Amino acid sequence: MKNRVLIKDLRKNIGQTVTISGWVSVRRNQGKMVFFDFRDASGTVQGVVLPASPAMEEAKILRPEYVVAVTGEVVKRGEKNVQQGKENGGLELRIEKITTLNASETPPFDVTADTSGIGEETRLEYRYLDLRSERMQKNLRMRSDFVRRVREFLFKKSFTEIETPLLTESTPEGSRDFVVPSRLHPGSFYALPQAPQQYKQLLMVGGFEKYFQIARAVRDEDLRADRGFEHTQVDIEMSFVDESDVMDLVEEMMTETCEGMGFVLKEKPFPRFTYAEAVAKFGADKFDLRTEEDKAKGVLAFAFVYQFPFFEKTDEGGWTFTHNPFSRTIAEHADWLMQNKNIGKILTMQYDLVCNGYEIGGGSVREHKPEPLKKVYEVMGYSEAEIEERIGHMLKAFTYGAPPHGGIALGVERILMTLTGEKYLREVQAFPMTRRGQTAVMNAPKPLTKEQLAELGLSIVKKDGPSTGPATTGGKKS
RNA sequence: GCGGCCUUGGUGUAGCCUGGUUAACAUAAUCCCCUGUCACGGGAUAGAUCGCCGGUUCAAAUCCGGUCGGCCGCGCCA
Repeated sequence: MKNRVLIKDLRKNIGQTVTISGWVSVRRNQGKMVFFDFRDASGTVQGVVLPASPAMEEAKILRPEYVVAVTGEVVKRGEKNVQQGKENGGLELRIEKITTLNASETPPFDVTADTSGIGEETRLEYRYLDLRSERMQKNLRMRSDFVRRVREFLFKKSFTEIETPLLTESTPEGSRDFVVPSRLHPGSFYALPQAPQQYKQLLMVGGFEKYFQIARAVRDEDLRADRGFEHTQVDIEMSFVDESDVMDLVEEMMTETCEGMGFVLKEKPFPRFTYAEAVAKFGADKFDLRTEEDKAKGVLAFAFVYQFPFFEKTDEGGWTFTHNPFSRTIAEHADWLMQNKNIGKILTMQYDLVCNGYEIGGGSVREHKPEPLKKVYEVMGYSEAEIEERIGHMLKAFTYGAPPHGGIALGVERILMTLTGEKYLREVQAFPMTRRGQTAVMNAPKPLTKEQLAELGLSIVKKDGPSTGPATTGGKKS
């Protein structure tokens, strides 16, 4: 479309005959003349088909959401017809020619109105239509803008963006894995990453010093308003840093990014509370520092919480880690770990970033020496053989000159929820899934064919007994 | 795994508690009228056996039981 003019640029073309391309938002049939609102990704404009226009015949066919190329003269509106405060309210397109590029069925809901009142089942079935709505366009464009600014900031700070594998090893002590069967190794499975944690640490061993990735993370745990199977994180790791180095960087990044997007921050530098202080002061490790007035103004209130307890009791009376087994103890408590004493009191160099009541990120300075890391697993009751099986590769890597390192992961959806004011994670994802894990538009998950199962060496075992074929039930809307 | 709420034309709701008429309203849709509309307006038409199964009753959208689906929370989420 070489000659196409974007709707937002039309005011530069007054007096000229131009062609726009986009969708019909509204048709207002006025008898002898017809008005339209046209929409492209850049904006909206009114077009008018006058009685003598050769486009009249085509104009009568057009309906909402038809896709059209429209040629006409951009004219200033008469004073009486100017619409104050409306985009392109001072001009209109005097239509000479309409080419219908594609028709549209009557949409199940009005995409030019606010779709938040439409049932979510319908919105997700027709997500491609919901995405045309102003709110979804705004949310996803803001998301893109945020990620772009983060990337630019990190590149400016000499970070290297590196992708880590999607098909990787299961980590039984974390959350439940999504698992992928291996065709070449029947009976064996890859797991999708819950986080790039181990790979990014290995990148530090690999000498990159400053890594980041806009990384997808996948966890098979029940969904919530602010939690889905998949989410995206800004994943960062740095060598030769301590806690404050990472917090300083994140603070600078979030300040520059959010202020660049026009947001106002409540407090700079971000207040920092130890976990003990936060619990004493707020009764929780995440909290909302905004006043009602701040909330009304859309102010962002960031804070850090640091020095979390390393371990907590399990139901069985043993110990497990509170946040991350790869974290390092604070210097004063290193001996306690090695001597296996005061376990419940050991603090770790773990920090969370909190904003407007959400925990939007967490990280730590990692243990970069094999002995203390191994000790963490011993405290948690793992045998020598189990430790070797689970993290033997990390212990081995750390024997080859692993630098001290630390990092953080920030939840992109959580951040966008605070930026947009949306209450649901799904509103800042293009194609979210339902609470029970049914994908938008498409019908995943679905049974595999017998042939697919056979190739993978799989058979379906139901709770009441084995079965040879794929399940025949399941799958929504079909 | 547990608890709560919800399901009525394409869409969003009312009606349900207190069983009984032609299931109402808005909007979208179709057709007609309209030369300045911009949430255009006016008129006409069409569209739901009330998620599904069963029970109670002379009679069920309405009461009862079950179930599918959706949402919210708890558990879970290093």
